[in-house]
Amino acid sequence: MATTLPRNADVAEQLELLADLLELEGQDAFRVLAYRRAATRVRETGGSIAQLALDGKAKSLQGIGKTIEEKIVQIVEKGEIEALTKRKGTIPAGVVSFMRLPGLGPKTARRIWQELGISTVDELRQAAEAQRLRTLTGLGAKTEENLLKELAKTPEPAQPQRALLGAALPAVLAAVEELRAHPAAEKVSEAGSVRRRRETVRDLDIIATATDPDALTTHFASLPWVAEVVARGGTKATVISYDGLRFDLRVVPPECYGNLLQHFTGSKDHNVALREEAVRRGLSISEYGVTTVETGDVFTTASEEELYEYLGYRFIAPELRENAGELAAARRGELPELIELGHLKGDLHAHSTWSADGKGTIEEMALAARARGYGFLAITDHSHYLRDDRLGRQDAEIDALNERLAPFRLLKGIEVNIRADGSLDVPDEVLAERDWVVASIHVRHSSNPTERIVGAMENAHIDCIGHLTGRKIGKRAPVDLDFEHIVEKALETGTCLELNSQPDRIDLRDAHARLAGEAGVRLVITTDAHSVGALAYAELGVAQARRAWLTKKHVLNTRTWPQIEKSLRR
DNA sequence: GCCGTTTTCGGCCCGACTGTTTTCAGTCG
Repeated sequence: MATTLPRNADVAEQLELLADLLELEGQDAFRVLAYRRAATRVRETGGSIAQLALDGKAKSLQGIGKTIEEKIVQIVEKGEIEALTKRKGTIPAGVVSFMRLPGLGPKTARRIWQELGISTVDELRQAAEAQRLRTLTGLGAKTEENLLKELAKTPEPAQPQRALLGAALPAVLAAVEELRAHPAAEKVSEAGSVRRRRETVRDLDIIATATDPDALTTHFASLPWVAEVVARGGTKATVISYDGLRFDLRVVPPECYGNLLQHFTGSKDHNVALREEAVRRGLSISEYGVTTVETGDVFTTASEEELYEYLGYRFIAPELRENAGELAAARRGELPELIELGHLKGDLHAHSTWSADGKGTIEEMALAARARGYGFLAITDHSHYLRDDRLGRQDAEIDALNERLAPFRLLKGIEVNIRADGSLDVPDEVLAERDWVVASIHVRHSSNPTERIVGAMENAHIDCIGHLTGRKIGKRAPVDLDFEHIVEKALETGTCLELNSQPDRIDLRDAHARLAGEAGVRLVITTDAHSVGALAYAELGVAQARRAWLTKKHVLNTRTWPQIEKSLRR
């Protein structure tokens, strides 16, 4: 049974730990790197890596070869990689945690352990206090001081919470606009993970060129929403906003703006892979330019498009820059034409005041949807609030609105609950009358989720499965699903999978949405809006869809309602 | 350990910063 297989995250964790231990042993750095790369690849794979390894197909993934595939099989069969079990016996767990302290790497951690016999964090603190670390060559008073400072921090080094894209994106786009409005500014763009539209981000990077860099950083540091200026120089400023977001502005020379924007957009893995390919062709890439090694000629450009072109690639949208096959596709000219916000013709999951937590009336929601240029909006209030005669009364309200708002169309939808036993909380004869039915799990999330979802798909009245994994980013982990099985059933039954755009859900995750799209599952991008403002979350869902390589044709609600209706199973 | 439009062997991104050094190793992003 697939449910007994280890999760990708668990496999990745073992590979990562093995890399740590090999590094502490002083093994070849490239071998260590290979394990780390494999761990990243596993983490970002949508399907079950354990199943792939059992089938002998994990090798087809970039960065995973015969040896690591065998080690993944070991995890399935024995619960742990043998080499890992062996090393856990010889290297104390405390030494691994040394390595995680800022400024302490594997080399130093190993020497402290081997040469001073220190193997716990407590012993490390005592040794630093007793000034024993400085007896090692290469370590001095400063190292001891920094280390003690690190160790004095709160016992649980509460790592800076990553912000949701839903909070960060509007903030950074507003900041970019404010900077562009300044007379000293020339080009301004967001960069980093927020430009790649990752679901969560840490720092918000902005890259700019300016006629007067100092004037621009000064302006930036004095914007009204800035709570704290962490640092400000002639070409760089770091500030923290009142809502706790950290912004980095870098003003760069205009002639290599393209090189720098590309560099600071990342991802790191994308850039490393880009540079490795370049090395094979006698080029050396840095943030300052592309050097032809033989001649020493340096290519700089103000345009990121020109940079990719110079290197022999089609322009790669920032959302794709994760070293997940985009470089090969760009070289062959086979990148997908990614979906855009403007392609959406309507929203298929929205709530109204008929749900207790809905903030907008049906009319308000309809008008807001129409104002966005949509042709339709499905009102999918929770089944729980539509008992007795309420569904009929809601339908009458929708009928009246449809007469007034035509050709705009409100759909009579519903969001039914998939109960813990897998049954639906609305009878089939009621579902049969609805225009659009979303089925979602809201209770007992982790109790047989795959079986419950697959069961719901088998009901021909269900059009779509809502927020599949039930995750709340940073609060509730996604449920453990057999995603391949769900994809299979979605294809067989024609059920859609929702890409829910709520900022803390963004559910499906990118790797899963990509897998589903490649398999041919019909996807819908919905907002699950509980207020008129929330309809704008569609931008987040589209961003995630782009990260999943999805095009207009993968997403059902890029079509008009009559086109969609014709394609539904009934 | 992985990988291949110059390689199945011999490579494996690049630069900034820090602390310790008198020219560099380790760490970080």
